Amino acid sequence: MLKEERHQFILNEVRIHNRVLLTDIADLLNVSVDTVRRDIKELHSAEQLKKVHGGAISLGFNNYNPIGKKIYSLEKKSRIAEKALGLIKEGQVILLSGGTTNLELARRLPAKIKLTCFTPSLPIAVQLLTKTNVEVIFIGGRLSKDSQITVGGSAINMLSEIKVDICFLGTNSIHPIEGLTEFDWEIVQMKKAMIHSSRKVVSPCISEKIGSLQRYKICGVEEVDVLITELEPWDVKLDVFKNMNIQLM
Amino acid sequence: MLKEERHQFILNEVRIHNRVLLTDIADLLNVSVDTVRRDIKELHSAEQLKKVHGGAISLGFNNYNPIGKKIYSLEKKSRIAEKALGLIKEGQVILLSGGTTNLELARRLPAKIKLTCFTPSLPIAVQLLTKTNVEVIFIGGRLSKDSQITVGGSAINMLSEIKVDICFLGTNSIHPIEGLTEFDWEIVQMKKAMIHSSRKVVSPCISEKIGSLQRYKICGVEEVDVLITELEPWDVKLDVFKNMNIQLM
DNA sequence: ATAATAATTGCATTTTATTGCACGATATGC
DNA sequence: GCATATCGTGCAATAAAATGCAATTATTAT
Repeated sequence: MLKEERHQFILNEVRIHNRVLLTDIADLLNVSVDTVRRDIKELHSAEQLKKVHGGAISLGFNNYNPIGKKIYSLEKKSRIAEKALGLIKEGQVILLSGGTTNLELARRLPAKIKLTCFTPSLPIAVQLLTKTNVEVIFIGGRLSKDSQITVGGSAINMLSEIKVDICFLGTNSIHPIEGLTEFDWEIVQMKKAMIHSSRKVVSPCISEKIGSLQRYKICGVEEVDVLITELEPWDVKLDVFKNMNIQLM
Repeated sequence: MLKEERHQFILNEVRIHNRVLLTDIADLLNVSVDTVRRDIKELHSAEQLKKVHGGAISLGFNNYNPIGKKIYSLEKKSRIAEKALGLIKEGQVILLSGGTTNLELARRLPAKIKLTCFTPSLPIAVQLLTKTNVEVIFIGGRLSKDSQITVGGSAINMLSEIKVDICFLGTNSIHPIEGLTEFDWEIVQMKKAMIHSSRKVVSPCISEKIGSLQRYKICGVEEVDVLITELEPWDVKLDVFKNMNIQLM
């Protein structure tokens, strides 16, 4: 059995069960626990899951407590969130997609700021409950348990009825030629609808995700008005975007 | 069981009940109190909860409730939730309004049961994320920060498009003559819409609330099909309902 | 094709982490 | 103050992690 197959298998198990035990995987795949341990170690470094004593758990496992959600690459995401904050002005209407970077952004919103904020993300909505002057409007729909956002026709329908000033579009993969791509088809549909409902699209994106590709396309790079990364402006990774009509932060 | 799972479980309990007892957690998880104590110690250092003598409490929320009263009320609500569970059958479509009793109900749904569940309540949606076979459909709308449910035209509109088998209508006040009443006008509108979208209306209600009155009327007692309280069937408090067309549990 | 090199895997050993229990100290409720 | 419950600490048993090593399997170069 190929290592890659095992990795996929493990990730799949984690996706389904939110957790796996080393010994279970070793049994199921007929390999030693050491091998599985090494696999999980690698997937942990790749931030595909979280290694814990005895097994691994899904990164999005905090189904239980979105408020206390642990965030990976927190440093980078915090920097991005700080930058993104600068784009928000008192009284605006914004739209926050899901994702931990946007969760960080929500957490950092000044306590006194007056905003209207649409979101389909459960953790973000919970976070925003603490901001007394932010009017939160939740996009209804079927809850996707993986991503903890609502999806489906009802949600897209609700999105079609709004027009916001800025959309902060959490981004899994951004590629200079292929644009934004996503693993989950339903989320693709949601993100397309969000872009359509927004006057300005801002994409907060940690640098690891630049250049990567997923299965489905959301939109081209030209649809994004602002790209926020944790990098310094002169970083070579950003060169590919420099002659495009996109603002870099 | 993985340590991380215990931690999530404990945080979940804290999030829902605002407080937990070491001994309860130890019982529920079948581990020693020492282990739970250590878990809580770690979560305390991580500032995810506050460790107190005998257990732990939530960091941010309303800890103003006297501890003794809280658990008392919780026990009643748990009893009610247990009774309510009996009404739910595999494959049904249900609607859960907000409120802590319904949250208890959501928490107790069997892990394997297959259901479709509509709700406008943020805490309930979060809770239901853990039930893998429950399809959760969130009623979108403006989030009321007090009640943590969505309200307003958009939510009522979404409710108008559905018809569910059973609605569990968390009830603040039930009066034999005046019917169900509520303090908050927006919630009244939501509850009216929920009743309208349901074939059967079940009202879980702790006995303190029987006979009390609030500002606005939701509906008459005749609109409620089942009233669930923590009381025994022969309790005198229930007499007023006995010649009405309402099932008592 | 074949040899050299690198990667992968399983096993043995050592190190570390987790867990439950015992015991004395401390806090709580009456 | 007394009885009870909870806390903190140390300890031992167990489980899992890390490490080194040898055998096997892939990959590459010639």
